[in-house]
Amino acid sequence: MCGRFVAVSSPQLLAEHFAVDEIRVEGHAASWNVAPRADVLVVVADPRTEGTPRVLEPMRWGLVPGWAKDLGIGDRLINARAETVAQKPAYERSFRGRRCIVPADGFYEWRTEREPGVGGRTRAVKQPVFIHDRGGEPLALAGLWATWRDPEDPDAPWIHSCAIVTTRANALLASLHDRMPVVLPDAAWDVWLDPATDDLARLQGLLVPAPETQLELWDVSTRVNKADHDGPDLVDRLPARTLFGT
DNA sequence: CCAGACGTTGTT
DNA sequence: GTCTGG
DNA sequence: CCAGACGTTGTT
DNA sequence: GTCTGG
Repeated sequence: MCGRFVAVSSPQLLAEHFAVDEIRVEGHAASWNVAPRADVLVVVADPRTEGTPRVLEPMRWGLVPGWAKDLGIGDRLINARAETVAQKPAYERSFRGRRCIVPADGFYEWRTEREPGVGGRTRAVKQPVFIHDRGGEPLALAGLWATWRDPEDPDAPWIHSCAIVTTRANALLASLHDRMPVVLPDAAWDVWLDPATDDLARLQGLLVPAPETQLELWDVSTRVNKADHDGPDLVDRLPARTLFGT
């Protein structure tokens, strides 16, 4: 479900919003159509640096665990279920020690509609819906991250990758789908990011549906459906459709 | 997530 | 149907 | 013990 | 690495 989102806010704005100490990225492009395997900006508390500063850095979307033989597994590890994240071998280590926030200016869900097609048949239409903060603030999506290095190549660089955590949908989204990404409230950021937090039950308690009042949604163009389309127009509100409209 | 492909050989 | 690419 | 997977979603 | 299935 949660396989496409919007990342438009500049590193500077994100650094301010998330109280980031250090920006470790330059020249990162905004995207209104972030798909799996893209590089996304992530907020993480770096335990290897004195004082575990909050850092903004790019990571590949699709988690590649340290034991993976190649990058391919990341294609399937884009969403971690909150209910089972502590148990799953692919996520367990990251959940215990490598949690992050994936900033998003919104995300997409799809409504499958039936339209009259040729010869009296019906045709499935994937209608994208843009979901975002009512006040236009970036959302703090709960994320997990991992480091991986090609075991075949001793000179290979370390690759940082991430996944987002999903939970059951709130009432606003329930008619679209039964899952949604976890959106962390400000008060939860510290505990979630701190690598030293070892109260797993407390962490899991943070992984609940966002309040309906925080979010707003509207239909957008099906141009979103092609992952290589991009631009501000992808989040424009679609005119309400009439019974006989197109 | 959706859209689009879904294959192998030998040759440059 | 299932996998890959974006 | 070894081998093999390691994930989620939606849709009919 | 770690878990599950056989």
